Amino acid sequence: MPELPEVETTRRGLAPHLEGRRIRAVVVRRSRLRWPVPARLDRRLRGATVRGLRRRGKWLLLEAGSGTLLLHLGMSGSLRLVPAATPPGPHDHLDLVLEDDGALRLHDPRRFGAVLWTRDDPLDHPRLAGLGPEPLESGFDGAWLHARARGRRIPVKALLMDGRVVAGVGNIYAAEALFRAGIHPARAAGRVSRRRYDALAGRLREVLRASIRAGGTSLRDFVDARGRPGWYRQRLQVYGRGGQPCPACGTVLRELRLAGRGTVYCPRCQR
DNA sequence: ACTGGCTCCTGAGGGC
DNA sequence: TGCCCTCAGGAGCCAG
Repeated sequence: MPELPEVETTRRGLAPHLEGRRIRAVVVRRSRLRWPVPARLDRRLRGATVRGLRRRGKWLLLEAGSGTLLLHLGMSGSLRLVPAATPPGPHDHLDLVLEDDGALRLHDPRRFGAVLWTRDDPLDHPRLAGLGPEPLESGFDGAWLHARARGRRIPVKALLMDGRVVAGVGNIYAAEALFRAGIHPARAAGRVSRRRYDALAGRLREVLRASIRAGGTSLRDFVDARGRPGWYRQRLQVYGRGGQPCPACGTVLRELRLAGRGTVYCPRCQR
């Protein structure tokens, strides 16, 4: 799925086209996503003006009318702006039709994504309230990671992918940050030094920023608001490169399974 | 409290 | 060509 850089790419592409725009209708073609799409969304949002589009971790917060629409892209989701008359494909589950006859269209073949609604502060919503700090904002650094890792025996990669520890990091960027920091992904989180967590936090931020600049990573599904893929894939050092030589030392990159996820690393560079 | 495993769903790719 | 198996960018939930 879209991890933080892909969601941020989507947000940046959509925001100028949505903010200040009025919603003409909401069309729900398939309401069974990760959770049921709330009933009567059309009644809640028809005629409402989009006040803003924010991001928290991998969630998009579309503020409109009397509340906020919470959007999650799951593993395979994408949001695009299309002419409202464009015939929907089989996995185009929802449209927000805008006053200018454009439509924000949610496409998600695997349906692990979500559309929720709240009238309260969206940051207090149960799905968002427990999220850890944003990795690109203050409040996230090596000291924070080190503190959260204390006494824990889970693989350090699983710690990075735990949204309660840090928001928005998934399988790709966890693997990339660990490679760049020279840390073995299976190492117990509590046995990584403070100094190495400083490096890890720094490398993670670099990788996320560089990916945002490149428009994110497209493996198969991801496209931005205008339907274009992201270009960071060619900058990935280890993700998806098992069996190939390490870009730093030439050793063959190995693959293992951690917390059910494929994990590529360099057995020489990462300890 | 922690941890690992299972689960939701569709589609692509590899092996035979 | 076709069938079957495994795996894929997430993350909530459950049992041990």
